[in-house]
Amino acid sequence: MLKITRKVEYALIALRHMQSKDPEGLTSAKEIATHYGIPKQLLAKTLQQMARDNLIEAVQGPTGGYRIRANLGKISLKDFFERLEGPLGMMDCFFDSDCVQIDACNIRVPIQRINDNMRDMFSKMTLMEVTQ
Amino acid sequence: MLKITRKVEYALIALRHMQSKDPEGLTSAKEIATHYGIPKQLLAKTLQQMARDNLIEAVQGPTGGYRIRANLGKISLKDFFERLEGPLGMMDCFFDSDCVQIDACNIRVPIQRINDNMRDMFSKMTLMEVTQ
DNA sequence: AATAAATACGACAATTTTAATCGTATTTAT
DNA sequence: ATAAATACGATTAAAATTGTCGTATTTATT
Repeated sequence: MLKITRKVEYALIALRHMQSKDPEGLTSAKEIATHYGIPKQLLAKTLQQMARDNLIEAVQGPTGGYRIRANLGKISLKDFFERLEGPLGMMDCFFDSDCVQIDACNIRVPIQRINDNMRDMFSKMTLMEVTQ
Repeated sequence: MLKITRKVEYALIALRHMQSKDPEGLTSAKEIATHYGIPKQLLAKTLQQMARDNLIEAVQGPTGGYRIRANLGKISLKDFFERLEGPLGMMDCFFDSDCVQIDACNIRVPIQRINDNMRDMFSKMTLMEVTQ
């Protein structure tokens, strides 16, 4: 429990890899996939999602690839996580709420509190701290 | 991602329920299961695990049940989580480490840092804060 | 002594979530 | 024209989580 997904993991690996290179240069999905031994297609989709979110920029065609677009120092880990995986919550009832026991539940409020702490923690860390 | 398991959820519900009652009195798995609409067998197993961990005490026979044994104010959420679910880590490689890319990986150290922050946060909260 | 209601627990099954692949389309440098 | 890259929906595979089954043990009650 309390794990991050591979998608997030691959996204971070890719960002860190690009961060360590010439900011103007392009990096292909293939380069990252083979270098770190991760599935190329899955990585590609993740990169595409980050491109849609304007975190990175995509260039098509051969010699194409991706480069970092956003200021990673200004994006919190909370925002990053939520862009990739949706709202952050330790229990499903914080969003879905088709839990029928919801009013009998005696821990929703206290867990909400813990959850707020966690979100707070991730709000205070930037992507830069992971990628540099 | 970053979710707690049902096991932990049920354990917290049970603890909070017991906490609100006479500390000497016993509570059966059935009582909690029907009250909160959760699967009795699964809850029972979780209670049994907590009993093995001396978090609660089990009394067998009819009229048997469980009561809180430990001082919940002295048990951190980190310890509680780890007793129920094993070591806390945002990525598997922190324990399993049969990841072949482990030395190519460029985010192990930074993620470790985030992980430490998270463990730190849970170390500073006690079970009491959730159950009372 | 028999019964019934509770805990104890390993093994198994079902479900859900996550991870990975497939297939096809589009873009563009060469 | 070709090849190498991105784009992306649909599907499959794998893993993790969640729930159930069956049986044993304990013990209060009758």
